Amino acid sequence: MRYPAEHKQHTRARIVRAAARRFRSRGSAGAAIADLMRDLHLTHGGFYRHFRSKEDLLAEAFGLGLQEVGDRVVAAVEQAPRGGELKALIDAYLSVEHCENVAQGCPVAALVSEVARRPRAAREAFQRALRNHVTRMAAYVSGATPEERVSKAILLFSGMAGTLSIARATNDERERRRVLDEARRFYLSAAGV
Amino acid sequence: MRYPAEHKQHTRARIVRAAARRFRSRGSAGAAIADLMRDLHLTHGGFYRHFRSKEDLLAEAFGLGLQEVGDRVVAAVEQAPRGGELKALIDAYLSVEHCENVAQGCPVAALVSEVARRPRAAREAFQRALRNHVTRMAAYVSGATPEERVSKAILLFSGMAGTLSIARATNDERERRRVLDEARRFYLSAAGV
DNA sequence: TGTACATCAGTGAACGCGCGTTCACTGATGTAC
DNA sequence: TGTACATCAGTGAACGCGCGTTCACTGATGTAC
Repeated sequence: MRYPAEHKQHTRARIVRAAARRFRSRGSAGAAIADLMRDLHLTHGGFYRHFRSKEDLLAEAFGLGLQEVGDRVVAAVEQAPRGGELKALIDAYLSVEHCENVAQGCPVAALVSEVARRPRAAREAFQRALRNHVTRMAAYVSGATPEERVSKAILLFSGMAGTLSIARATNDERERRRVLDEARRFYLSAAGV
Repeated sequence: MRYPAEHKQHTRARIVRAAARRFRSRGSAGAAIADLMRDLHLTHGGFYRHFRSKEDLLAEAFGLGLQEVGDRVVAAVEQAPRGGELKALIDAYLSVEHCENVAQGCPVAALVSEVARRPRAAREAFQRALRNHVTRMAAYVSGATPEERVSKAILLFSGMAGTLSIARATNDERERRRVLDEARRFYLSAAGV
């Protein structure tokens, strides 16, 4: 059947959104196209009207996820009192909620180790997304020059992502909270300079 | 054919060693049992005389990999001048060689995001390995109590692992080296206190 | 205004492949007698 | 000392399943005349 003009774009966006969630919670190998489409009450065949391959979708979903995480962090930061921006950023990223909510959380923390193994083209897309995110975050980090702030933001961000991943792999809830707790202090003092 | 007494243990050890390398460089999904066994000039059927499942092997290979990384770091630290232990540890972990050598490098950096998605039993094995490693590393970290040193070691280690992962996902070599460079300074000043 | 045709998002069967796991079998050596 | 049997690491065919991708088809709506 023929669909109204913007229908296709709308479906495409729905696919990316669902994928962003599925990839984060199950990983690339664990997220099947057919399941994804079924979530949207569609069948798998139609997928290829929107994307050339699963790989392409992964790259795009990664970008969307990181964008959303950035939005959420920025929202938290905007609410912070003057001078407390960095603390708000760190607290938001290393919050228990973020740790528990993999599906809506940072795609870097959820997918880093996989990203490094993807084909070069895909890695380039990830890097664009990453660079964009880090540039946004750099606004809240101290440093003499913009480059210095971006550098620091990369370190802060990649470090926190690593710690968040470890926390997620930890079974014991108390231990998990303790790591997050201490990490918040650690990164605040490390990046606060 | 019947094999000499210690033959079985020896084969088993070879499998774990090969697996540790393969899992790190290709990820769990990318490392097939048959390929692994072929590397050792064996056939896939024999695998199940040694392990109950691929999952079991992954857990054990992860442990071995982390043990080896620990050994290498300790070796580097032992060569350091008195007072320079922490710097030596950080420099070794965030070295260009470690970054380039995924197959022999830190399994946490190579597999974190996958670990969090494995069944609980597997995660427990990972945590034992991790706890053991972190306890070893704690010896070189400052802190009033042993617990404080262990906590700091976790943060240092998970942060560096995250940064290493990000560096590995980075295509541009200069950018990659720059991140490692700055990370060495960042973590030294962050954990040196 | 009505009719024939084109379009194209979505359908669902089918293809092909990789892979974890199972299983009947092999055959050199150890053990029982 | 010689013989029959047991053992068990390793073999390789086969099973079963999941999944990415392809493809002929559908059918409501838009367009040309």
